[in-house]
Amino acid sequence: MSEPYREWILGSIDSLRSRKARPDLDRICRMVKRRHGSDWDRTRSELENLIEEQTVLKVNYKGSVSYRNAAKVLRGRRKPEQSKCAAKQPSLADWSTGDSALGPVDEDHMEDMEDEMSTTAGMDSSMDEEGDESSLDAMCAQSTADSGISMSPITSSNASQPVPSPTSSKNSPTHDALRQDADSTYILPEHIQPAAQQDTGSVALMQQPAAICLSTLQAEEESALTPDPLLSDCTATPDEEVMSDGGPHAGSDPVEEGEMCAKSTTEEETVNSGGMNNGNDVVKTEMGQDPLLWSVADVASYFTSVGFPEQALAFRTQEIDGKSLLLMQRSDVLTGLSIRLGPALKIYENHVKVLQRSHFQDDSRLFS
DNA sequence: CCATGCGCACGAC
DNA sequence: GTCGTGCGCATGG
Repeated sequence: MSEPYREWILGSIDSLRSRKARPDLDRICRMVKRRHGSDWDRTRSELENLIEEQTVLKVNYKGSVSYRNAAKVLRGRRKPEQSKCAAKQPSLADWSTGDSALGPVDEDHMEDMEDEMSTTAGMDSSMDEEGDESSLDAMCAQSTADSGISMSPITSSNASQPVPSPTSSKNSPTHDALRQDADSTYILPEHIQPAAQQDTGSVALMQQPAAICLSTLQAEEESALTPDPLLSDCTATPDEEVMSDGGPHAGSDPVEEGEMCAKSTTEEETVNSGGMNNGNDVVKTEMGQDPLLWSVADVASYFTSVGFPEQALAFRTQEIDGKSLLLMQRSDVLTGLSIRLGPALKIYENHVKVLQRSHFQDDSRLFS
């Protein structure tokens, strides 16, 4: 998605919230349109993208669909009134297809899923409100899922669980594969939902979580790189745990996975410190090695050195080392570190993304 | 007409 | 009691 839209939409949501108006699709789109002249449909699709990448949470609040700025919804407090509905929900098994993926998930995730359920369940009422918007409405069932789960993914996965072991998923970017991998990372609802529901066409459309997630997130990366590959199941690699940790889209790309596999191992033995190629590499180079080899302290000092001492602390707190850094998604940076949106955006766009890009470019060069 | 401001009620914690 | 949310009404452009 394009940057401006992210800002516009988040800004609109914040604005609506500040004036005590429900940030629903209609209001958000109208505000974006009025303020920036953006096309309504475009706004809507961008919003969907944001939901996909969990920058925006779609929730069902008091019977109607509402949106939240994920960065401003702290896990600590409460989740937009779902608990009550969630309680009535059948069981996760229903929509999760009883998939084992749920097993290893920590409680936070479970909660999130319940939330999602509730939201989904609330579809009925939400339908009325946005009746005409079949697409989004339908999407509710699916993206809603995002709503609850998106909070502090990093935090929860890093802090509360050592990450099981990655599975063998590398065959194809299928939902199944993803679901399996979900075990080893924090679970993204999108990875699970697919199997669960398939209603309308529009829903089906949104049902491609894997693809969407990937495309959405990766698209931003300008497609050049292969961030996800890190999540591969290079089971033989000692890095495996770390590698899979924090990777929401584990195993989404078989090919790249392979590359990554090779790469991580290779790099381990042949410390590749050359081939850096851009501004940030000054520091990077100073550190004398590929980010992949950075320790938590290295990562922290990197961000300190580039002017984000405060945020560096957050990286340290979350125990983000080089591998984790290379695995970070935009949403991880924006919401997983509990740092302010402004610096978070800069950190992601100007550093994380760049490091990932250069890293993977080096990598591909290595294998070309 | 539309955007905005905000009192107030409600539910979660 | 605090806090987040948003309905419904008032106000202003």
